[in-house]
Amino acid sequence: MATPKEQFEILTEGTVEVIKEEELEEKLVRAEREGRPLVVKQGFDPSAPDLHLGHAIGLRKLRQFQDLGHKVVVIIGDYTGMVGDPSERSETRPRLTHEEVMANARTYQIQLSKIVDPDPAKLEVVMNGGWFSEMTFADVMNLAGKYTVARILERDDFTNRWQNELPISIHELFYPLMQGYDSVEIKADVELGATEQKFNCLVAREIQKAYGVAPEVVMLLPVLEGTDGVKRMSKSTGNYIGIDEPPREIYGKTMSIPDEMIARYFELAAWLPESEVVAIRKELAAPETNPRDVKRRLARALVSLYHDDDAAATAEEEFDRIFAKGGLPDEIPEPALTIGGQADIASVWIVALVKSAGLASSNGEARRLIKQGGVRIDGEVVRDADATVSLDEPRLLQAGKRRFVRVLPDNVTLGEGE
RNA sequence: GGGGGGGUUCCCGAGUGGUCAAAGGGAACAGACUGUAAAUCUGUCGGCGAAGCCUUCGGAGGUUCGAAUCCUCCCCCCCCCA
Repeated sequence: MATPKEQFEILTEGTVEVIKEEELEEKLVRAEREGRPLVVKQGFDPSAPDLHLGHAIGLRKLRQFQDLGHKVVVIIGDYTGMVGDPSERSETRPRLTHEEVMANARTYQIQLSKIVDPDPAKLEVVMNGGWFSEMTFADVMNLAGKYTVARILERDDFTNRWQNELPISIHELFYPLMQGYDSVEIKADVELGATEQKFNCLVAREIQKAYGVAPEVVMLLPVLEGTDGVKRMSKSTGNYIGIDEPPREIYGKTMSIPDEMIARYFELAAWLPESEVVAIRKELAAPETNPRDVKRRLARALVSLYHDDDAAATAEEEFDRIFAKGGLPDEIPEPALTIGGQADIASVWIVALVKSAGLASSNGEARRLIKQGGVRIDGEVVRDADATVSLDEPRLLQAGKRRFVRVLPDNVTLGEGE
């Protein structure tokens, strides 16, 4: 069993900020003395069931807590989700049904167990509707009375929106309070969050104190940029690599990150020790280094992390085949197609085919794709948008470099015109 | 309650009677190149079998030969004053 001192070293490694370090040390000492594990809190949005590499940073830290004997409580914010984190500043979210939330919670549990120890003694997954749905209006007023408007508006999202004359709804002001109240309910000793959660977590400390609960230690973790290398990784931006994705997706998406992000991904996504990250930075800086090779190592490492080494090797091989040599992927979809407005399977209009195969959303788009030389049939570029294709025999349809569809005669139905 | 500023295409944003399917940027897609699905460059980027036509600028009406642009009513957002 690691001593409190050793635990402190392990747990604070890789964090951006710990508020406050002394409190963490004290809590670790007390936990050992009393033989009581610390309660470590991590919240999740109920609406986005795909966990990605950005989440994984926190999950790994949770795992470290678990391995040191502490208990993790994951909170699915079904009630806070009704509000929406003001930092997202997104449109009013569609409210999820209870069934959807439950289904998402299950998905979370499955994905979590890729990194976190699912042992019920070490992991508890709860929904905050459990307590919020029981509250009366008087309870809500009581909570609202624990904090002031001026302090809530300190938050820079609110400040920015105020300055930019963007709307702030009253219920959004409740978001930090609700998140804080979660910490009261579960008596959190520690809360993990990305740096952007600093404000919310600090409010949680105040709310806990107001309810007579010892304030939690806040551990802030770095935010990982998405595959675009600019915005933080998130599902809504579409720049994410999911921890549950197939090997070829993880590999390919990794290869699409900007070169400047390579070292950062080694650090935050592949969790290399600092010394090795330094070495990689040095390697990348050397003029004789081809960044692609380093990126390949990164992609392989990430696939190995979430699958295994064999999968990584296979993914790399397939990637090389498709992109370096213009070859074919291992699996090509063979969808059933209904092509409208065509009379004869022996001469199907190419534009209609591309559209019905789902490679373009309109005839116009299909036409453009063809004119730009992005469409191939059996490997041959088709440039004539008026061309027809015989579908009597299997055809390999390709749009761009990476989208393939195999068209089988038996799968083709000639439908009515549109 | 009073005064003022806004709502434009996937997003941000320009556009104040015809030359507007609507500048510019971003995203996305394609091509070239490459060292890769990086970077860079070029092109495309509402719909229609493409001819011209149809639909689109918060909503509904109206003026006009012609409306994103003008008028009326309505909805929504923001600021200032109370």
